[in-house]
Amino acid sequence: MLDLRAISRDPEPAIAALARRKDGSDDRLRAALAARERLNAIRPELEAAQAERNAGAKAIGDAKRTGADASEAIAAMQAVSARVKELEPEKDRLEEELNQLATSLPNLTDPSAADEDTALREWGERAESGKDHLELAGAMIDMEAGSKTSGSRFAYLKGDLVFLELALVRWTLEKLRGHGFEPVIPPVLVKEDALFGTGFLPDTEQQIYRLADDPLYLSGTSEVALASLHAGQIMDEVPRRYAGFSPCFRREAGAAGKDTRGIFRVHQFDKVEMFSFVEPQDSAAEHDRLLAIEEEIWQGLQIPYRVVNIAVDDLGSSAAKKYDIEAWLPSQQKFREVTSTSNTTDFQARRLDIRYRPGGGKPAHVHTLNGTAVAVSRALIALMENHQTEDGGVEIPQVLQDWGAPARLG
RNA sequence: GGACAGGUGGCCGAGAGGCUGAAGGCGCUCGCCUGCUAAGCGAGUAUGGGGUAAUAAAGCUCCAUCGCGGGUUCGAAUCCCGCCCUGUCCGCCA
Repeated sequence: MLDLRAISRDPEPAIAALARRKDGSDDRLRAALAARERLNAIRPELEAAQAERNAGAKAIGDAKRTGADASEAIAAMQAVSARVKELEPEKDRLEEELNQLATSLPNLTDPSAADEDTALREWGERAESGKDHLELAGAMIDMEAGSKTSGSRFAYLKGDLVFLELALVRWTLEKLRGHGFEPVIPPVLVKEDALFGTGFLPDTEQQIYRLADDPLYLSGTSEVALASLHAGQIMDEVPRRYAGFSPCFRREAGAAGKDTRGIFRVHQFDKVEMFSFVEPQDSAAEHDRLLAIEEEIWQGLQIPYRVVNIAVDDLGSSAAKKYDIEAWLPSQQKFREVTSTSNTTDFQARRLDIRYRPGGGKPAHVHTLNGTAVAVSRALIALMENHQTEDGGVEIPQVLQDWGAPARLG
């Protein structure tokens, strides 16, 4: 949610920030500002009528208490009251119109968000070729059984791969706890409010699974539940950081035929997600911090990657700026997205009404940020492909063995 | 799934048609006071929006807000209807 009141004082920079998205949201902002003006224009008449009604009702009350006859005053007030009931629906209608426009607006883009996807740096040494993850995993990934049970883009993970996942998750959570993130296993089924509050609705409706008999959705990321953790609150402790571990569900509508091999793009995967609530002036630094932790994780796993400043027209509706980490996949000879971290500034905090007291003073909205620590299926792919051996096995990094991973796959 | 009990300010909690934007307490802020701390005393302290002001603040003023939406009424935290949520117990269940 944007702060239209603040924007109306100086609309042009905000309009320009939205125009960079090239999605027509700048025009919708103009329309929203116009609707706001119309609403403010009818306000004086309604409020004058309400004031008259309130004063009249008070006088009637006083009269009755002293035993005076108030029947004339009551009759006079009926007309005033009727006028109020005429104007109120008009105001409601304008408010609804404004609300509709306002909730359709995405976050303002950050000036430092890139115009085009821009690789900022690269780490590690790319392997020139290699088998792909399905070949390396062999029977440990069963796509056929997955599709039999659940359809395309579902898999069974088996055997050592299971312990590799659990070690990966545990190692990550321990690392994050060391960075001040409280581990959380959040609800996965969430209400519409939670999705709206995080900006996934109405923006990405076609990506989200919905239950038939209950007003609940399957989250595509624990970001939804983590952001909602402090909804409606005035937080007394900021910054606050959480590491959520949960399965994630995505319909992948519109991705037909894309990444159909293996577990790169599946409907269900597990993920460790970082989420931060911070003071507004700290959010840019926090964003860098989340990115640094992501890099620390991939370096710890010894996987070559690059960091990309994502193009503004590719940002989700809640993000002002986003960095992805793309891991090198030898089988594809490409960098592929494995993490994503966004600064959503006060966009989610406004929708979810999450505030703090700056310097103990009046409540103000916090800034929120999210970042992938480890999306397990893609991390497994990167691990297998980058640590494969001549004989078709996979050597597992020592850091994961310390948390129970096998020394070697295959 | 069933039965009860509830949703009031930052928190707790009273109020049951007009004298209530809301008692009292906690917390917080400022001041006084005790050599420090604690205690004590006094004052202040909900949110959002409009107007006024210089698209600065304070102040003043008006409107709205007691879970949400509707209704009754000159007037609703209070009465009526619908919904949502929370808690407890029972049933079922990993």
